[in-house]
Parts: sequence; C-alpha cells; structure tokens
Amino acid sequence: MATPPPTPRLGPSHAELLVLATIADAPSYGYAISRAIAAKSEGDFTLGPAKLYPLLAKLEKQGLVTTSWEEVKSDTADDNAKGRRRKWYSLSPKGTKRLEQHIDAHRRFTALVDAFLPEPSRSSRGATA
Amino acid sequence: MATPPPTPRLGPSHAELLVLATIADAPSYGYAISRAIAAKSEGDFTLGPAKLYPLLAKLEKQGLVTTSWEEVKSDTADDNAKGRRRKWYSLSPKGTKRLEQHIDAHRRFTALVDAFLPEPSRSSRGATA
DNA sequence: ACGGATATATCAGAAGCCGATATATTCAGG
DNA sequence: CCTGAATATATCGGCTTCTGATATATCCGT
Repeated sequence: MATPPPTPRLGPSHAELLVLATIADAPSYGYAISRAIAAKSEGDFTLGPAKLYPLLAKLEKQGLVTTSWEEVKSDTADDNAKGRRRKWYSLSPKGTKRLEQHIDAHRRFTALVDAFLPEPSRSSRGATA
Repeated sequence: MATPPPTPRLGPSHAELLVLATIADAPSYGYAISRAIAAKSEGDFTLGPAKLYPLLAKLEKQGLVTTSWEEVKSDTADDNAKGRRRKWYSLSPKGTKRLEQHIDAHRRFTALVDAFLPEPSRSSRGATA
C-alpha cells in the first residue's frame, strides 16, 4: 500500500542522509541510488532526477563522495561506440563523518519528537500491528 | 554542549512536525513554542522568528490550527494601555490528523534509515562513546 | 531609567524543490 | 528490424522556503 498521499515531504537533510546511507553500504550510481531508495521504502520516498543529480553534484563538490565513470558497453556494440555512462559514487572519509552526523541528528530529532509525544505505545519499533 | 555545529539542518517537515507536536500537548503561542523546542532539544534544534511566524501563518491558513489573541496587561498598566499581545495556537482536528501523518512519515523514514544501516548497535540511543 | 527579555512580524538575498523536458543508449517484444 | 520501454545522466523555470537582519513595542529586574 505504501500510504496514499504522504503529505509531509522530504527535506534536504533527509535526502542527503538517504543518499549517503545508500552508498555507505557499497558504491553506487545515480539511477541505482534512486531505485534503491524507492524500493526499500516501498515507494514512500522517492528522489527524482531533478533533486538527485544536483544533490550528488553538491556532495561531490563538498568532498563527501568520490566519483568515477564507467563505460557500459553492450556486447553487440562497436568498439568505437561510446556506450552508456555510469557515474559511480563512493563515500569519502569526510562523507562517512557527515553521515554519522546526520544519523546522530536524526536520532536526536526522534528523541525530541518522543519528548513531545509521551504516548508510550508509539515510539517503540517493531510490534507493528 | 549540545553538539557544536550540527551540519545537517532542519527541513520544513521537521519544523512543522515539531510545532504541531508542541501545541498538541497544550495550546501555546509563538515565542513559547520557540523556547519549548529549544529547551527540550537542549539547544540542538532552534526555530527563529523568521521561520516560525511564516510557518504558523501557513498552518493557520491551511486550517491546521486555530488562533486567538490574548492581551497581556501588566498590573500597573492603564486600562487604556494596549499591553503586549499573545497569539495562541491550538491544534484543530485537521491539524491533529496532519500531525499523525507527520509522525507516521517520520517513523517510516526512521525505518528506512535503519534498513540502510544494518548495524545493530546503531539504532539504540545512548552509548555514544 | 536603562537594558534585557518578551512577543510578534517582515524583508531581501540565497538555496532548494518539483514537474517537465532533453539526450542518448540498451533491451525486450512483436 | 523496428518500436517502445527502461536505463542513465542532466538542466530549466517557476515556486516555495530558508536564513540573518531588521523593526516595533511592551514588560520586568536592578
């Protein structure tokens, strides 16, 4: 189901955290990152190209990720064919640190929300239904 | 302390969630809301006037909150004195629903983050090292 | 009476978001 | 083989929102 219209949108920190977390596991490239997030969230959270690529460019510019191009040639392709390009993103040490900051901030934010919502049943994970 | 410069900033959904959660407990007014959030987060998260008041105006416009003015007169004040004004914000039924959506989205986001971070030690709070 | 806290609010410049659009290649089906 | 969908990257324009600064006015402690 994945919830019909999730009124609240994702903020910039959200997107940055998700992207960094995605490539922390293993290096990946734009399109795959977008798919991975959509897949793992079952469509709840999506990162369109217009949001993703500028974000990746920003991360690269800030030295949080390192990049490299891969030429994806088909079997039938001519040797001179340019093929399709993939730009791979890896987490730099700086990016790892930033990710930790994001996670920490997220955890603090969660604690803050919990502080405003004393309901005991809500915050615990698991026990979904 | 409260972490020196928390690089990741708060997004719009973050702010909306916090404001709605704050007045869910009991009605409040702008300045108090700002203080409450800063206090409960120990200064980690702050909502300045330029962010708060436009946001409150938006919430009111969308019918998520209902408002009323209070005239705060001092004991020594003349009866004709205008006094200081407080604009109180209460959560409307619509706002309650929106808050639940926010909380739900936040929980799903948290689960998504956890999905990318299989480390078992991470999701529990404390033990920062 | 003075400064700091209370209390609300706006402005201008910057940043970021979203849907649409562009380009090009590869793959699957008819 | 040809067409359309998927893969893959990227930008544009309009709009919303963020941020720091500024503005106004009152109340309280010393």
